[in-house]
Amino acid sequence: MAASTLTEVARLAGVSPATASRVLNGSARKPGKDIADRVRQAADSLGYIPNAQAQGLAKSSSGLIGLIVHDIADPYFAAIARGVQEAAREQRKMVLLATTGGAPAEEKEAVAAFAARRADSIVIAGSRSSRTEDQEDNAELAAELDRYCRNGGRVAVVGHPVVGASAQDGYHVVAVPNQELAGALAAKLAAHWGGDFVIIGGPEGLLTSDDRIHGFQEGLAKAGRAPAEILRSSFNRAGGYEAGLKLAARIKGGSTGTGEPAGPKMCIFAVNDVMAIGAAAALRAEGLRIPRDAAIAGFDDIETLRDFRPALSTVSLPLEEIGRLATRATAPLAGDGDSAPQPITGEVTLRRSTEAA
Amino acid sequence: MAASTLTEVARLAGVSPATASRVLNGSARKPGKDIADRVRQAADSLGYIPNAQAQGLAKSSSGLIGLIVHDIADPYFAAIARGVQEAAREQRKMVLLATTGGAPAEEKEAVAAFAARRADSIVIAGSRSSRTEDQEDNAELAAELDRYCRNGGRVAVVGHPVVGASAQDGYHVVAVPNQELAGALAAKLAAHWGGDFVIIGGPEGLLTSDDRIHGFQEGLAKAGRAPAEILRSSFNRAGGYEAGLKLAARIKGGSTGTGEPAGPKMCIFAVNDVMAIGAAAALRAEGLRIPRDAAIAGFDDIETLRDFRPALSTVSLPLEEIGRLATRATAPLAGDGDSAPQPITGEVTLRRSTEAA
DNA sequence: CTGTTAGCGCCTTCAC
DNA sequence: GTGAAGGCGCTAACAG
Repeated sequence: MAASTLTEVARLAGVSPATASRVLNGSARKPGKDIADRVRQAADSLGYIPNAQAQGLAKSSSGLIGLIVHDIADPYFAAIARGVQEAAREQRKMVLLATTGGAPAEEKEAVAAFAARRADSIVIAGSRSSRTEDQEDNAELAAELDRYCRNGGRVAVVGHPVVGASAQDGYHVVAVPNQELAGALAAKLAAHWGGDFVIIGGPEGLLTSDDRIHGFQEGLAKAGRAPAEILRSSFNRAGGYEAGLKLAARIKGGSTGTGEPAGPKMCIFAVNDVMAIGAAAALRAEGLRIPRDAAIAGFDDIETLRDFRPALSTVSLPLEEIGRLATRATAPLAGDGDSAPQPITGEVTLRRSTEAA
Repeated sequence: MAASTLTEVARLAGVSPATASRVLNGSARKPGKDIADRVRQAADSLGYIPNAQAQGLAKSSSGLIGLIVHDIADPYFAAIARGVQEAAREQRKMVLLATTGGAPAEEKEAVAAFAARRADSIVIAGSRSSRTEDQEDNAELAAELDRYCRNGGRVAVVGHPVVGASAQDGYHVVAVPNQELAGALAAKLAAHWGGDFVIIGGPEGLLTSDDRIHGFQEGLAKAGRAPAEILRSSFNRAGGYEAGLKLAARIKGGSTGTGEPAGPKMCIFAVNDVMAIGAAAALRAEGLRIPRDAAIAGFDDIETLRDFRPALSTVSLPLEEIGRLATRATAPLAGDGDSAPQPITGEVTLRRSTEAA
């Protein structure tokens, strides 16, 4: 038993499909009150649900917003997703989710899939990559996006523009001041800490990571400090843990684990909170304590991690708001014209994890 | 400039739309190798992307899986969502996301929206409510689901069946042994702790919460212990915090904050990890320490919270797997017939937060 | 204000 | 193996 159709409703109400359509779905023309009631009643009694696919086909617009993230279980993306979801609801649209693990090739697939579904707009939340190995895929992604935009699609990218994308119409970038904020973090940390800094970064070429690293180094330089050493690992907790293990060994120096660490004390900057937590876990596992044996700071101010102790120094980012703004930027009404890019602001938040011992 | 259509591709390749369709999308009939290549090339050069809406209309199936959660930023749901996403990818489907805040009325809307989009299946991940105030909405939700199933839709619910839903075909429940596991947790805790127990639960009528409470009390009873007092608050961190504050006051008793708490020491069971973390934060804010001044346990074993210290005793649930299984249960191939319900198993995981002082 | 007529883009029997 | 025709359910122009 298939779902009932508009035609059936119309027949039952004794009117034409067109009229039924007019009353059931908003139209400029308003059918007579009496007939409208009859139609509504018929629809109701049949449990009529309009076929969005057919509507979309006819109107060539689907009421769908495509969201691309690396991993929906990562709290960073989950927070953004919440914002997107909210904004989507405001627009009475639904969100289609795609997770790509950050691979440009997958992202391209996702864009194509969204295009196939005639999504009204696409929000890309993952960090961009500029690695040479991704060059080709990036180009394809850019091409796919351009085509999507040319066909009237609207896209918003969080963070960096897609490398090589050239579309002008309907292409928005929600800029996140990663570099400035990382610089500000470095400045504040440098004011309280006189020793060495070490950066735990993501793979080279991950733009978000690179920006934060670069900004941090800049901040250090401005404070008259030597550049920090950079450890690279994967952009997640495991990566942070791995790097943390290396640093722990160094901090412990020749010490056998009892008594004071023999190596240098340091201030660690992990380019995101999740990595910072991983690093902290590694240090702890190695018997080191924070901030006594090492200070550590992250980036993002992930909500779920705020109860972590010692409280993590970090840079607060309005993740949910970012998701909302990105989504709104793709709304046909607002965010049109080349209005100024959305002014995302963050805030350096120093907490216990970097308190001078 | 609209996206190019199958007809255009066919024309460019000098074949009929039917043929083009056959080569571009799998069909029983295989067109000649030469003509196939020509079509593919034409499609390629036009950047052809099939219109999923039209395909869906014609085939009356959309390749969409609807996912309903309370809040995608809640790590519990985020983890399930990841599993759903994975399984969806296996099925070459995309997931449509709806967040409802747990309100049955919103859930009903979401189901209707999914039905409108002709989603092939729906996964409902939120906890069910049996509160009288929700009765009416629940009934409507059940009706909507029934209709959806009757029209060939498949649904899987995590945890409890939707109250009042009667559909048989295509209606699956992924049962989570909340009660048993809570009982097992109580048993283990009772073995190590001789004092009082207190439960921080969600609002009465939230089935998941109620089950866990009930199971815990049962476990206590079997261990020959008195039933625990139950504090009710909202099913999230804030609720846990609020309850934690109350308990903190009690634990501190008349003490002025210096020296040992004057009140009773207790073992707190929060019905989920997020609430447990909230409660722990409250205790800490009140100057209490865990497990010295109070033991605390949660439920779910949320990944992001595993680095929390003192490590939280909890019940591990294979959240991602749950999402996967629920999704697979709705696949047309497997999970059909009244195969035995999926055997979700959890595990009591005692950690530092409940170590006897 | 209402009904009629065309499609939206694709798939799927059918003939050839 | 290939093409032609009809229809999926709905909306948007037109007539009336």
